[in-house]
Amino acid sequence: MPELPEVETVRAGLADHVLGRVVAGVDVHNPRTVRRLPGGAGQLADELTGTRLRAAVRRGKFLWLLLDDAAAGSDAPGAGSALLVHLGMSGQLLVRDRLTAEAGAEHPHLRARLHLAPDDSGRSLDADAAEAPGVPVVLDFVDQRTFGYLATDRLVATPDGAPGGLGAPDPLVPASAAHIGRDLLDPAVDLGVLARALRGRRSAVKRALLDQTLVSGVGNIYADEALWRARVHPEQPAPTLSARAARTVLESAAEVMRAALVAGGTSFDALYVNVNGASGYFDRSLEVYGREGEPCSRCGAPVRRASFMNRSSHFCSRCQRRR
DNA sequence: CCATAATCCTGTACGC
DNA sequence: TGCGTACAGGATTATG
Repeated sequence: MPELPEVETVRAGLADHVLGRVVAGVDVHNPRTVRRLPGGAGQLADELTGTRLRAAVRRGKFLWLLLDDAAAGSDAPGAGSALLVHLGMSGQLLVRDRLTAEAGAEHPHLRARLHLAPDDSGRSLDADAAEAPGVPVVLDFVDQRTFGYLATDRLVATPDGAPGGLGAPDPLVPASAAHIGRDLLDPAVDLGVLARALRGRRSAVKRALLDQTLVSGVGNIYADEALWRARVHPEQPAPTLSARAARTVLESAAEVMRAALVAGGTSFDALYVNVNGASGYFDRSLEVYGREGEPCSRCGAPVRRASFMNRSSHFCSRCQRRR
């Protein structure tokens, strides 16, 4: 399931393979993919065609490509616009050169395809790119469970007081993602501020960790892993955490996500594939998630699974005592 | 402000 | 073999 490390892997892949290219056409195979746009597929095509992809940006699990829409003659004033992508549960972005893509069969869960013209912007050649900058490519959005989406969106300044955003200039974000907090790998994030905010929540610590408006990027898998590392029970009330424990939880989440990023992202059931089509393999390093009944690697007690928030929580009942 | 539940979706796993 | 059911889960919305 794409959480922050997986989305970051996709972002980096896009940065290598599609920046500088101009959208030459858009095919939407499933209208659900563009459900966030009132004008649907037509609106997406209208607002993307002719724009150049300028940068690949991520916050938490939200990913967007900045659009240079001068060429499209857009009459929309303001700070600019972006193509916002959320991968949901099973989204993938796959880049292939056009001839290869059109020679083979389409992926059964192909939801949308962007046709990207050659990069004529004169940027330096990426030696790792499977395709040359001068070759047309397609960017395929594949999504089995269709929780993901594509949407064009205008950029806005993050509102004052955005969680975790203290002390740094407010970045521009897509309007529909303006409520999403900074993530733990954001250089501007302030762990002290976040730890205080975490303890200020009157909910269970895991619920607070999963709240994307407080801190973004942590999903069910890394929440369980972070709490195991910090030796904190998922259902411990956040206000009962010591300041030190709250900070440890956040640092643990950052650590486990950095480790996953190095490994290329966690992968399950081959549902997640990075931008080049290579699966991540961090799932072999998970300590508790999906390991019900197995011995805790730290103390040997069996890993337990409990229902929480209509999800599963995995934790060691000996290492992670509820206080 | 906070919690809970429902909603969207499809493939897999499992019991019978 | 097949059929029904449970499960997986992110974000949003509704309701208490």
